Formats: sequence, structure tokens, C-alpha cells
Amino acid sequence: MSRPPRKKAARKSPAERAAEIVDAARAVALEQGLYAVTLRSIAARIDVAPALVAHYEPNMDALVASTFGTIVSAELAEVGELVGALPTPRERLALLLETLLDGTRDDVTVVWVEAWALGRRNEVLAATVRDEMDDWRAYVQGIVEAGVAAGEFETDDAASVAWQLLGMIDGLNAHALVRWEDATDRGSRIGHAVEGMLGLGRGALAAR
Amino acid sequence: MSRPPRKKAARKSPAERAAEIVDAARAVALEQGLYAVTLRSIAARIDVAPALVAHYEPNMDALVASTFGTIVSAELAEVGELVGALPTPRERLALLLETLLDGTRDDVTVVWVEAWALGRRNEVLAATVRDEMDDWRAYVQGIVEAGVAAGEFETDDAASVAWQLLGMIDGLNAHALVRWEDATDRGSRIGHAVEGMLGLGRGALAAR
DNA sequence: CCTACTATTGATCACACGATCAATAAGATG
DNA sequence: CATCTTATTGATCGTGTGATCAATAGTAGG
Repeated sequence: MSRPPRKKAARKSPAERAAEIVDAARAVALEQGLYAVTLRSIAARIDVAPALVAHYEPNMDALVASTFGTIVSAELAEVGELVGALPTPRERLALLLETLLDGTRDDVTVVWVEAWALGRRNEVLAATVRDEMDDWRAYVQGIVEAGVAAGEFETDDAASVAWQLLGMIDGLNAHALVRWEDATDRGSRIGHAVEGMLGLGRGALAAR
Repeated sequence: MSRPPRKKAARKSPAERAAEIVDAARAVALEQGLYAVTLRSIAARIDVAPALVAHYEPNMDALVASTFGTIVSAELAEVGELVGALPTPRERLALLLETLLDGTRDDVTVVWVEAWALGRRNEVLAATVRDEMDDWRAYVQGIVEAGVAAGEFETDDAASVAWQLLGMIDGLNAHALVRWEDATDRGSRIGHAVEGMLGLGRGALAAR
């Protein structure tokens, strides 16, 4: 089971080694959650002494926080690119919901949930969580405002609507994480809910 | 800072001591979260040796799980009693949403979020979480079905609607937990969302 | 080729966790 | 009052965590 005893790690440039550590932290977080991002787990993954990880990172709280930020901002960029290809705000919002609720990003959902819990004991992480949440809110708000401007949506507080949309999405994903039994239908009915929030007619959101 | 050195705990009946431990665990969980429910923290709170807590509980995983169950089922009972006093399903649902989103139960929200995260490493807790979620689902589903039977609501899958409602509620509360900055408006717009899900006209849910 | 720099490491600390067990002492029972 | 039952404890183990530091060994530059 245990790895063959490590001889000695090859000497690498600081930039290269630092990148290796960051990559390992991201991989561990996605595979086993933020709680598994530990001095020793990261060191073991890149086959290096724990002290080396400590040498490159100021402390583990910071590494956990930056790892969270990396994962979540990458997700936003990825989704943004996908959704941005569509022409109308209505279509963009529909695809956004469909994408975030399709159940293929449970690894990221775990990171979110653990970040909410861990944030209560890790100040740096808590601040990062707030920043990333705000980035997401701004992104969704942009879609909503575009829809209002285009006469597709109806609301007087796009920021509030954005918060509520994200809250709904995260809640549904978090639930699905736990009740893996029959969590096939997350998102099946959220369309109507969103229609209610944005003054759309029934079925208007998903319409072709 | 540290307590005056403990002399010796008074001898109590097993039932009494067991109850004391359970109470302490619940209090600690509500004040500091499930992660703080530890052998030593519970022992310190009731001024007793850590070994005594271990003597009464099979293991800490079980105590954490039962503590979660106690807190959450009590919440359901409390809310159920409050909401059940209203005559129509529409009013009951409106009060349910208002109550769960009024921001006075953040301590319980912390317990939920930490349970989702902790459940990945604590099998007993994970099972308890699923059970309690199902109890909540059954309760909400009952309200929805009553509304359908009364001709107030319109849906063909009350269970699915119940899951979605709970997901939305938990997500909004979890969000509010982290972005304490301006989380005053959770629930301000969920009414319209629910109206969309249940085929109600705009503002119908909150109507007198 | 030699030297200076520094990436890397082993050893070690202090702390917190759950858990076990023999020993103690309080109270019940006779 | 004597005996027995058992609630309670101190001591201890094994594990896991983050962190520090002197010592080592590659490697680049003179």
C-alpha cells in the first residue's frame, strides 16, 4: 500500500515547485474536499517532504483559501464562456441554470459547502469566499440587468434577484450532494420558480 | 482564564448524567457548531473527566449524529406547531417560508451546513442527515398536497416541489451565513419564485 | 574547479483528537 | 457497620495536525 520509500526530490525552480504545490492542492480539494488539503497530504501527492510545502506557503489557512479561490473562479470563467455564447439574456439564464444544476460539478459543490463550514475557523478563507460569491453575484446580476434592459425580464432589484438565484442553485446542489439516493431532479422545477421571480409567463424561460 | 481546578464530579444516576451530556452537546453545537462537539469540550462544559463522556457514548461520531438529529427534529416540531395553527395551505406555506428565512435561526443553519460537510467522514451522521431531510420533505410535501387538494396550488409532483423548496431555503440561509454584510433580504423575493412553481398569480402567496 | 547560494530534508515541538483501562471512591444494599 | 456495585477518574496510547530549524546536497556563477 504505502509508496516505495522516497529517495530525494529533484531540485526544481521555485516557480515550478510552487506551481506544483498549487496544482496538487487543487487536485486534492476536488477529489477529497478542502478538509483534505493538509501539509502532509499535499507533500505526499508530489512526493516531497512536508516541510517543503510549509516552506513555499505562508501557512495552510492561506493555501486552503487560495485553492478555494482558484477552483471557484475557474468555474465561473468556464461557465461564463459557455453561457456567453448565447444571444439573448433569457437563453443565457436558462443555460446557466441548466449547466449549474446538471450534476456534473459535485466536486466543486463539495468545495463550496466545506468552504462555508471551514470559513468559520479560517478568516482568510472566509474573506475569499465572500469575494468569490460577490463575483458570481455580479455575473448573474449582469445577465438579469441585460434581460431587464431588453424587456425580457421584470424586476426592480437585479442584485437581490441574483443573490436569490445563487442561493437557490447552491442549496439544490448541496442537497443533492447528501441525498444521492434520488437527486435526479434538481433543476426540474426551478424554471417555473425563476419565471415567477422575473415576471415571465409559464414555460417562457425554457422556450425556443 | 482556565477554570479553577476541578475537584471531583458529584456522582449522579446514569440517566441524569446521560441527559446532561446530551444537553451539553446540543448547547455546544448551537453555540460553536458540530465541529466543536468533542470529547474534551463536552467534558469541560459539564465539568467532568473526558473519559466519562466516552463511558456514556459509544463513540463521538454517534454523539455528533444524535446531537444533529435532536436539534433538527426539534426545529421541525417547533416550526410545525407554529405553522399548523393557520387554516389554509397557502397561509401555512407563506408562514413557513417567512419563519425559516427570518434570520433568527442561524445557529441551526450552521449545524445543517456543517452536517453536510461532516457527513462525508461520518457515516452515522450522514444517515441521520438523510433521515432528517426526509422528515422535512414529508412535512413540506404534506402542505403542498393539501394545497393541491384544496385547489390552491397546481403541481403534479408534490415531493419534487418539496425538495426544491427546501433546497432553496437552505441555500439562501447558508449564503446569508457567510455574507453577513448585507444579507437582510433573504426571502424577499422567494415568494414570487414559489408562486411560479405552484401556478399562483403574482402576489397571491402573501395575499391576505 | 571551486564557491556561494538555496532548494530540500529529517528531526522535533506543541497541540488536539478519540479511545482504553486499571484504580478509586461514592452510594446502595445487606 | 460491612460489603458490593458502579460512577468516575488519571494516566496513557496512537494518530493527525501545523510549524520551525539546523543540516544537507544540488546547481549556477565566478
